[in-house]
Amino acid sequence: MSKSQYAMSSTSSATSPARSSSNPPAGAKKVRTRIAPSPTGDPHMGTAYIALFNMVYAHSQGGEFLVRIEDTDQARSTPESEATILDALRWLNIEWTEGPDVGGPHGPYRQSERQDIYRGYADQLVSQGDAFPCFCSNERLDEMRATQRAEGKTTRYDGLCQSIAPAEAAKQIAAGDAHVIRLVVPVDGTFSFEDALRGTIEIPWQQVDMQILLKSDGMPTYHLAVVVDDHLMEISHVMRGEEWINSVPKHARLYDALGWEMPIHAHLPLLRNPDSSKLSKRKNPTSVTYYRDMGYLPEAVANYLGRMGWSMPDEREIFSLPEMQDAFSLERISLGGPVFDIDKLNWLNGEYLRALSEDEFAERAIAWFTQGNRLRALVPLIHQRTNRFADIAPQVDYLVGDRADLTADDFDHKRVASDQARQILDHALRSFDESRGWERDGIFAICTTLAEGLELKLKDFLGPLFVAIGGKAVTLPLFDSMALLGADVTRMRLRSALEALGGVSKKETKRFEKSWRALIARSEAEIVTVDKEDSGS
RNA sequence: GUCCCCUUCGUCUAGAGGCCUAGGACUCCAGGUUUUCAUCCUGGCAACAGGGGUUCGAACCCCCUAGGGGACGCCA
Repeated sequence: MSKSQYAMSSTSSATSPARSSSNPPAGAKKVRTRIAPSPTGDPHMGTAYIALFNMVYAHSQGGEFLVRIEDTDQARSTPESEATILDALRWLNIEWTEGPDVGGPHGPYRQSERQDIYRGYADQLVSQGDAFPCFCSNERLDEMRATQRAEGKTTRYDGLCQSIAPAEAAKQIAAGDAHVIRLVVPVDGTFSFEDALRGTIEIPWQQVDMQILLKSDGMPTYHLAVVVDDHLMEISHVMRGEEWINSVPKHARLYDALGWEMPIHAHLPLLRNPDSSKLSKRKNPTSVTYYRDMGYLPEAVANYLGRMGWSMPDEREIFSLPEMQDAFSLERISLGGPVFDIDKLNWLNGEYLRALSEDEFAERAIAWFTQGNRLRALVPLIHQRTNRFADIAPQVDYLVGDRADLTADDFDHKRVASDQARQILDHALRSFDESRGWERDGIFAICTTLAEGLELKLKDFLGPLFVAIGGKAVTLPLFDSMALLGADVTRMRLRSALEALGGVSKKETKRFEKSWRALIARSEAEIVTVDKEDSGS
């Protein structure tokens, strides 16, 4: 297979007018876009951002926008996460006409419910010779990648199982050997496609891995599922984060092998942290629910997101979603990754708040105070501690709104020195970053583990955390407080407390990371020993 | 390390060869209105990453370098 063959076949499928403006040519396919979140955590701002642009673009073209749930990761996907993500999108006034909750003619809209469909196409690909079963163990793959990396090469499957005769492979599969299905990719030449925002992009096939299409649990990977679903759901434009650019060759290969036309692709820039890395919960509140809980208005957040990488033709800063839709065009998208700037969002939100009438303001403020029954949830914490209702507000101030700003002095008087306080905050932050759930008991377990590991009394360990969370040495119970505040607010307060204590130097970061890792490893080892003892008795 | 993407004030951006002495917004600073604060008003600081081309002319086109980001998973 020659270079030109591939370049041509894949380019020709994506030749539609790049950066074309408002009116689609007569008789053109209906514009259909989608957001395809993976329900593995909190609703991420990046998801909302991409969703917004997909919806706005589709609507600006008189097209349709839909939601599909990419829950092929059995271990991490949860229904709760799916529900909060859909809630968050709705909160932002992002609307879809097809999706897992509203149904539609192209369903089901949950990939876990479409398993048979993928299986069929995987079989087809294998029988066509475009894919093959692979029996390699993780150990072998790890070793292979380590070697490749050491040699300075891109890691890539070496094709070992490709040479197994189909009959032999069938025998192994019949015998129940664990296997995956891998995609065959060209060994040389260059792939090229037209990105609607970036023009021609070329990627050498050498760089493209023989991607797994079907996992050993029978679920498809993203790559198979996305191509199959986008085709079956008649998606005309794939607008997604630029992190996907390197996957386009695989997807194009699949479209080609299945005889399908590839949708137009537009890779949007990624939202960034202030240090310009990709927006992450480690460094920033990334959950849409955080912004809801902090009292941002959905229209302000949507407006702000619309200003990320896009501008109104008249440079207006403040605009509604319908106004954005009317003025929208792809060519006004700028490609530099925009930094998510909370200061500017705060200003914008203030503009929206000030523009409200007093009645509207009152109504929305009350709705915010009482949202999700949060005041009721505080009652168990304050009930026994309250003599007069007037005592309530001072007790819960840090739970209902921001806590006081901190200085290093606020951490004095504690039994732990400032260095140790920093270590406590740092280690707590690291453990919270890794933890999946966010309930009182889980938080408690994390803290006891860390306190033991640092050989501190729990009470002393918790001292700096009380200050970091509540802004004072005495607050309502800490674990309940953190649970109520949510993971993003908790992390944010810990980070800001660390700043108040002078920040953590590069050197110290390294030291902390080392000590935290050692501590976690030790505690895990203990758990294993305990388990053994238990089972022995 | 390999490949890909990106590059205008600290941040979000305008700018598609002469309209640029580079405009707006946020932040910050100064002044004014206001009993404080906030709002509001006025003003100020502040950028075309560097180097080569192309052109009568380059922030805009091309090349190189640098910097930033991303990808390299049986995660998406």
